[in-house]
Amino acid sequence: MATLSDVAAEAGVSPTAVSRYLNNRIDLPQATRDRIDAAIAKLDYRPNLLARRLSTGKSEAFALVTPDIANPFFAELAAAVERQAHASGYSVYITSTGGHADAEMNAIRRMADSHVDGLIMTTNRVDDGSLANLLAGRENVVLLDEDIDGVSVPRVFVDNAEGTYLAAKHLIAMGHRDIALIGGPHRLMSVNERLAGFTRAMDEAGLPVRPGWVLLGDYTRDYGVAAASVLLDAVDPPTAILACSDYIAIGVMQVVRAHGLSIPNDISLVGFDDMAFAALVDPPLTTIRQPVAAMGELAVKHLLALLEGQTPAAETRLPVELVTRQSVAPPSRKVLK
Amino acid sequence: MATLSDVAAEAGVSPTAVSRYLNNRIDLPQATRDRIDAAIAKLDYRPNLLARRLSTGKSEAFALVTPDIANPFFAELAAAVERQAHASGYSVYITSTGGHADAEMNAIRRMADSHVDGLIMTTNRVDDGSLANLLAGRENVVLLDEDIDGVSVPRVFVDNAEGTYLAAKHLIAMGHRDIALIGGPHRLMSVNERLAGFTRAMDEAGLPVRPGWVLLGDYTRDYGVAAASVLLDAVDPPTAILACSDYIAIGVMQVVRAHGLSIPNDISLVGFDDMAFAALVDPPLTTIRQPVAAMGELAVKHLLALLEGQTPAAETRLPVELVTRQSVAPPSRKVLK
DNA sequence: AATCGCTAGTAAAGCGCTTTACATATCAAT
DNA sequence: ATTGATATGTAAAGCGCTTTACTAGCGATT
Repeated sequence: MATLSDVAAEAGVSPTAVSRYLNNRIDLPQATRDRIDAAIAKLDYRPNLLARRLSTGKSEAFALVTPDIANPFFAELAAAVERQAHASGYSVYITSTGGHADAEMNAIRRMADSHVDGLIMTTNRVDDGSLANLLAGRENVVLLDEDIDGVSVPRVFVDNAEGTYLAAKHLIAMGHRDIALIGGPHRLMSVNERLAGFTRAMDEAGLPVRPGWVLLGDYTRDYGVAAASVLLDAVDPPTAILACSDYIAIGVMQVVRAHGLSIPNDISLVGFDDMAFAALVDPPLTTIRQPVAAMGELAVKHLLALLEGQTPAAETRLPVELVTRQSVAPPSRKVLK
Repeated sequence: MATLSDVAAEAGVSPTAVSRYLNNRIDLPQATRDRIDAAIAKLDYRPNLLARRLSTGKSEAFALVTPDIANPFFAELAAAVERQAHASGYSVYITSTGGHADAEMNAIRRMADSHVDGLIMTTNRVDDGSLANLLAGRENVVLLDEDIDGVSVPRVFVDNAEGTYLAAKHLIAMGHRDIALIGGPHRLMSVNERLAGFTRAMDEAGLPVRPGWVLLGDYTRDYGVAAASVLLDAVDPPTAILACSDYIAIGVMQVVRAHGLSIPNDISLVGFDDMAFAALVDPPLTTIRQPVAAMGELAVKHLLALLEGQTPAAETRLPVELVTRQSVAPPSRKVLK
C-alpha cells in the first residue's frame, strides 16, 4: 500500500506538504495541488488511520459497550448510536458483553487501550462498584439507559417512573383494582423507578400495593413465566399485570394461555419497551414505548459536547409514551383458580 | 498514561527488554522480571494498542459489516461472530450500513484503513460489481449469508434450496396443491435458490408453479403485505403461502386477518428464518430455521484459517430445519374472494 | 593467556503519520 | 540596494511500540 511518502515522492514535494495539504493546514498553488492529487489518484493512496491516530491521539471513533447485541432493544439503540455518530464523522465500535461483569470491564479497558475518543456505556446489571471504579476519572463517557451507581458522567435515561405510572393509570382507568407488577432485577435503577411509578399511581387511586403482587427478578421471558405462574397459581390472582418489559409480557402471555385463560378477557396485560414484536403477538400488546432512537442520538450528542469541552446536562430523561393495543380490557368476573 | 519507556526507566532496564519480556521473546532472570512487574503495577501500565498495531501490522481484530444491526437476524449473527472471535482472542468491529451501497463501500474501506486482520461481510442486496471490485484482491475476507457475484473468497451460506424444498414438501404433504411463494429481491442468490427449492418440490409432486403465484420483491414485512394483497385479491387465491422470510410472513398474516380469513384454517403459511418472534405470533409460525450461531462461528473459523495461511472450503452450506408450529393445516374449502 | 559460549541485556531503526519551527525565493516598498 | 512581507515550502522530531542486530561481562575450556 502506498504511503504518504510515496505520494510526496511521486508529486515531487515533501511528505510534510502532502500531510498539511490533506489536512487543510497549508495553502498551496493550484499546480502543486494538482500534482499531489494526481499522485494520490495514481497510487490509490489511502491514509493509514492507525498512524494518524497514533500521531494525533485522536481516533474519530466511539466505543459502545452493550450487554447483548442480539437483544433487539440494545440492537436498536446501537443502530441509533451508529447513525448519529456517522453523521458526525465518527465510527463506532460495538462490543457486546453478555452482561458479564468481567467482560464489561475488559471491553472498557480494551476500548481505552484502542484509544477511542469516547465511550457510551449501557449495562443491565447492578454494579458492585468495580465498574464505577473503572469508569471513575475517565472523561468522555456517557451512560445510556441504565445507571451505574457512583459514576458522575452525563447520563441519558428514560422516564421510567412515568412509564409505569401511565401504564398503571391506564389499567386503573379501565376499572382494575387488583394489579400486579413484574419487574427486572432488584436494585437496578430502572426497576426501582418503575416500581415507584406504579406505586404512585396506585396510591393516587387509593389502591393498595400488595407485597405478594410485586415480583422482581429479571427482564426476561423466563422470569415472566415464573412470576406469572406464581401469580396465577395463587388463590386470588390479580385482574391485571403490569410487566416491566415486553419480554416479561411474552412470558406472561404464555402462562395465561397455558392456564386456559385469555388476554384481555380474563387478565389484562401491559408491557414496557414497545419492541418490534409487541405489535405482532396475539393479542397485540399494550405497552410503554421507549424513544430508542432519541436515546441513542442524545447519547452521541452529549459525547460530542464533552469532546468539545462543553458540559452537557448531568442527566436527561426522555419521555415515554403509552401505546394502547389490545391486551387491556375492563376486568370481567374475578378470575378464580 | 504510562508508556513502555516509563516502565523501563522505573525498572532500570531498556524499553527493549520490557517489550520483549511482555511478548515472551526474551528470558530474563527472576529478579529483573520482578522489577518490571513491579514497575508495571506501580505505573498501571497498559500497552498502547495503536502503537503496537502500527508497529506489527497486526490488529487482532476483525471487522463485520452488516446491512442492519437492528434486524434481529443480523444482530444474532453479529453476536455469534463476536462470541467466537473473542474466544480466539480477537476483537470485532461491527458496522451497519443500512444496506446502502456507498455505505457498504465506505465501511469496507474504513475497515481496511484501520487495518483489521480480516473482514466478514454480509450484505442483502445484489451487487452491481462495485462491491466485487472493492473486495477483489483482498485477502482475509469471508462472505457470510449472502453471495456477492464474482468474489472468490470463502463463503458460508445456508442450504436455501433445501429450506424451501422442505417447506413446500410439508405443505404438499398436508394436502395443498395451490401454493404461492413470496420471496426477496429478484436475482439475490438466496432468492434464486429458495425459488429453486420450491420449484423442485412442486415438480416432484407434479404440481405447477404458477407464474402469478411467485412474487419476488423484498424480505420485508411491507412486501409481505403488498404481495399477500395481490394474492388474496385475485379471483382464485392459493390455499397456502410460502414466505421466504419471517418478516414477509408477518405481513402476510396481517393481510389475511384484514381479509377476515384465518391462519391456518383458510390459508396455511410457512416462514423462513425462525426469528425470535416466529414463536410469539398468533398462530405460532411454522418456519425454516437457519443455524445462525453456527453460521457466525464458522465464518470466524474460516477467517482464522485464512490468517494461518490455510485454505478453508470455498463454500460451505449449513443445514436448515423445518420447525412446525401452528400456521399450517390441511386446506379446507377453496377460499373465494 | 586466549578463545568460546552463555547470559543478560541494549542501541537504533522503523511503522506512517502530524506538527513545530525554520528556510528559501520572490516581490513591493523604501 | 536593502528591508520586510509574503508565498511556498522543508527538516526533523515525535507518537509508543517492535525487532534486528549487536555487545559487555563472565565463567569454562583449551
